[in-house]
Amino acid sequence: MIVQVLLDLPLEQSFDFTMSEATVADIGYRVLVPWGKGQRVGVIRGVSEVSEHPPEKLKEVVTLWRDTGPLTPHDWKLLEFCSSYYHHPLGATVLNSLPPALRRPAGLKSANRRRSSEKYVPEYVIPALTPEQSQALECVTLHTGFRTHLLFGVTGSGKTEVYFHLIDRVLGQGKQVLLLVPEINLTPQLEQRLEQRWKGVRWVSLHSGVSEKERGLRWLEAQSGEARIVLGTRLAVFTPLPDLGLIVVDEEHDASYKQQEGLRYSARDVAIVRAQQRNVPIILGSATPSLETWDNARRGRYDLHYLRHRAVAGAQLPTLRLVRPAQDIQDGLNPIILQALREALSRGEQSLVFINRRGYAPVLYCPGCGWQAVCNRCSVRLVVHRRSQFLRCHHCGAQQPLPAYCPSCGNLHLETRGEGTQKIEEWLVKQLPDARLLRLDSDSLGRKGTWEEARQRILARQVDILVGTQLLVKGHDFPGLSLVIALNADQALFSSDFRATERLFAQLIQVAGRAGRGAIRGEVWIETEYADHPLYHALQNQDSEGFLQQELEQRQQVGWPPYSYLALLRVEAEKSEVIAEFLSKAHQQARQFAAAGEIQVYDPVPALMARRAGLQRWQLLIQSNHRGNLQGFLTLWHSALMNLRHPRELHWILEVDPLDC
DNA sequence: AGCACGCCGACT
DNA sequence: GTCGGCGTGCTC
Repeated sequence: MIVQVLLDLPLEQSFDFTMSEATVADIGYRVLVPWGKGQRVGVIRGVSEVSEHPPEKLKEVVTLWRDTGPLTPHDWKLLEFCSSYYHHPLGATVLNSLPPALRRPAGLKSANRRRSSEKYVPEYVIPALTPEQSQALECVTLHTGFRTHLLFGVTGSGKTEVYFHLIDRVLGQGKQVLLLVPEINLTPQLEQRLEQRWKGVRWVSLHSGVSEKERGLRWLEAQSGEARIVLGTRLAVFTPLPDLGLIVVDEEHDASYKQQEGLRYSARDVAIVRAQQRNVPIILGSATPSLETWDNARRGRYDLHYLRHRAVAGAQLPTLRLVRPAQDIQDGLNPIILQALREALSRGEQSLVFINRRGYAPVLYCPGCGWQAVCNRCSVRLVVHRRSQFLRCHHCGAQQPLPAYCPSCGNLHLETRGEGTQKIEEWLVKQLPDARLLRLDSDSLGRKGTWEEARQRILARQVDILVGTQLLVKGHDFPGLSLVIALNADQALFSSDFRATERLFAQLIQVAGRAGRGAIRGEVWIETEYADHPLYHALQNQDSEGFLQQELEQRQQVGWPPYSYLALLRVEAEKSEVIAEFLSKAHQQARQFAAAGEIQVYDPVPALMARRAGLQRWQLLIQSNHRGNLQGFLTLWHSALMNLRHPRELHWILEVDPLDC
């Protein structure tokens, strides 16, 4: 018999091998096959008695592994959708959906593992649901089968508790649950809550922080149905779940759901397709839904459930004020902010200073001649890291010692401009010597486990003031935190990225939402020079809906998503001539295919970051008002691009539904 | 993608 | 005289 095998190759085809006594029951199993002078892992896609390939050239399958379950028709359907929608080869899509340990020849020894740790797990007190929460819960459970629900709840409104009640019901029906979160950092606190709430229920978490071996074992537990809940980041969206009954996507607006290399999928969108294919409900939760989701909800394609109040009895949304940045940067923060920090400190409450920039300062420049430190491989400025006395590129990782004088004019007095977490920390240490400070950003979180340690210290009130980046902000619950300060919020207002304001708003609502989650009323200060900007008006009223409405109107006027659908051809190479030649051919093809209908082909332009890691980067944008038309066009264009000859040094990728362009 | 083959330029 | 650049083609 002949088996058709998919391999992790940038090719659309499968490869035939002989395998005695193969049957259709072998479809979906992993195999080891001879390949060139070595061997490779593949997945059986089909079985046949005949092959198009000359029989004498066929080789025999080396090993068929039956110790792991096969991909089921459900799994195939999802992977086939992803392959065709994102125009990514099926073999690469399928092999990528497997955990790394199963992509390699060596098997997985399912050693006897510690089931649950012996550490003390406190009792989970199920809080009484607020009327809003109960109503959302009942409305969601009204529908059986596929339905997309948007749970639009203000920060601290207890979205998680609604998820938990739903999960409880679904588990009660003997079904499995997929719970997606945007960041690894969010898993520890959720893991703890799962542990407390469902003591007898087997659940697993899947994310890139888990060792490859462990990931493989957990994936198998999900596939076998042993694990009833899978908690994970975007990569978990492909986990086989035979008894799937519910999908939850928390913080659905978060850009981390978008994979930015290889198969460039949106885990949120894939999750919705998966729910539809499996005919199960899916809940998208957010305090600041993405415009795409919001638009679907207001058009009635999704069910919309509001949580307008905080869940903790008496807890209110924080008061939010705007404050101008200090006149002179050298003076540090606005005195109003310093005063607020002092007061919170004297009341014994915790504060958070948010600045979305790590390092000491984002600019090193020469006041004499205007020289600035820039990366020679990327089109960005180098960031000053003062403790280590280094200049670092946050994009390619290059680092060099701080220069002692201006390399352009020899001036000995270089200055920094702007501030990152390190500078703010240093300044606060001077101003508030009695405060216990903790800085949290990806530089301070070097080794594994540091984050969990930090979280415990914060919860134990061993920290007064937190200084940190986004890492600190997403979805965390610190009940002792009453004061939040967001520094330097404005930059995004002038970005050429059309999604920048949407992101800024979500981020600031999220930051503000960290304050006053317990019994104490929260207070939020946001530093801005543009208090009149409509974004800040909406923010001050914590009016997400108003913001979404105004943003939607703007998008409609210019025809950006969700009023159109986009695809982007990204190209990078060392030499610009190579890129120019490829792009001119690609552009010509695109215009030719677009002639058929309602496809807008833009001119090639340099990427937002025109150079990265020494490579020139360009892009070509495609836009259409019809998803179907766009897909039809992309199919034609993609196969034409595949046949375009180009030098080896050039790389291109077609990205569907790009987030930044 | 990875790897082999093969055909033209500057070097021990 | 060779080493090696990367353009082309193939992998069942």
